Amino acid sequence: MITKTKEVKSKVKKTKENILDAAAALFSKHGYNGTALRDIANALDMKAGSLYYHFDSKEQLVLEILTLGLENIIDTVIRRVEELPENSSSKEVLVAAAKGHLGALLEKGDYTSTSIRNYGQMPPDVQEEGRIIRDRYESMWRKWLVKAQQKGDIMDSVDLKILRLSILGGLNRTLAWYKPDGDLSIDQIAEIQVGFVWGGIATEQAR
Amino acid sequence: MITKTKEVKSKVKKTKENILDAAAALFSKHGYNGTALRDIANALDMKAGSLYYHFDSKEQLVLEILTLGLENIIDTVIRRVEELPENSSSKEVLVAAAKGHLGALLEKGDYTSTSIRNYGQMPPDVQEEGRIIRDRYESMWRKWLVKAQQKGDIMDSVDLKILRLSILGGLNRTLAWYKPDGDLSIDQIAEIQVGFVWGGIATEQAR
DNA sequence: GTCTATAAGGCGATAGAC
DNA sequence: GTCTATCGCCTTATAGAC
Repeated sequence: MITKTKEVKSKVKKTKENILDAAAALFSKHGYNGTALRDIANALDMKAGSLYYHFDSKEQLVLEILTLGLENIIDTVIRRVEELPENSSSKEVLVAAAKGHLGALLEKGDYTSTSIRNYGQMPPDVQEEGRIIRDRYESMWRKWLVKAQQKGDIMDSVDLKILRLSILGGLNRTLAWYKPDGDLSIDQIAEIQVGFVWGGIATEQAR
Repeated sequence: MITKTKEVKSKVKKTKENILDAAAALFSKHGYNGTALRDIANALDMKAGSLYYHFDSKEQLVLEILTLGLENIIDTVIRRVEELPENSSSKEVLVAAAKGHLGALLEKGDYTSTSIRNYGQMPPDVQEEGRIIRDRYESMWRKWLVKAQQKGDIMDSVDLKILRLSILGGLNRTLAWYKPDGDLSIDQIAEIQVGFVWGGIATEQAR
């Protein structure tokens, strides 16, 4: 029956999801090489060999996590920017993008921090795939920044490449200190950080 | 004789330095768990067992790298700030600190990026030592920022904790893209990045 | 789908020759 | 100081029972 088939299918899918979640949590904490398949299986009260019913190899497992993490950032950022009214200001676009970036980063934290932090220790093929997706993502930011500068909203003297890398570096660093129970929301933190570079931090007397 | 002793001593010391250099380069590239003692020895045309004449364990080796990397940042930053004239502006202090930070980061890149990137995968004891040194370092920045705000040079509305983490996040990100043969010097990159947050990037019309 | 058992190889570390 | 040789453990991955 269709119902039975669906039930079985969704159960397998759920197990696979659980494996991905547990693996992402461990990879992000102890690194790719620092996490054994035994550890992942253990976290789910399974045995290491059982994982091979769901994944062909450790490499394929981490590739899936990396892809999910990065694609999730891209999707979230695009959605947040598209939700804006047509005639939004340059600053509003950047703030929306930053909110999307930080939101995806912190809410799917295990996936994204695995993608961001443990880059160099992953197998070469996985690194290559990550590089491709990340390039696609960074070109979105490049586009927004160029547009803002062309509209005359960002000073001509500003080096957009350094700006982009600096902003994303600051946002990514949030992963290292953000606590969900703090008194600032994710959106607020994103807005504050973009605000720093947009308007500056110095008083009139000090500029 | 004294001369002989000195010669022998300095040769051992040199070998130890070479091991540290090779290990730092490999750790920073492939991570702590992704680098085998065989790999390190191989890079120096030695055998793995020989390393144990110079180090008690892999853990002690990485601890030494971590300590050297972080202490080097602290020393460089302090020196750059102390070289400033007495009555330097708040911005000049932050720029000098950023130049020191970035200079140490990029010139001793293998040591510092080992310290910064591969944190989570290191043995717990090594992590603890790193945390202590890093806290000491971050409190230096905290001090400079508080002083600048008290002098009225940084707006009262600015959250100094987020500012500090954001600035250092942006600077650290430089490790991922800086090429020594680019057209910007390390000092220039530091100055540009501090300039972003100090004065802002937006034109008058867009603020 | 998950288990047990095990293969095949890599790892950190040690002992003793030179 | 560096070598060779080796120990014991851990790793990924596979085979076959259930």
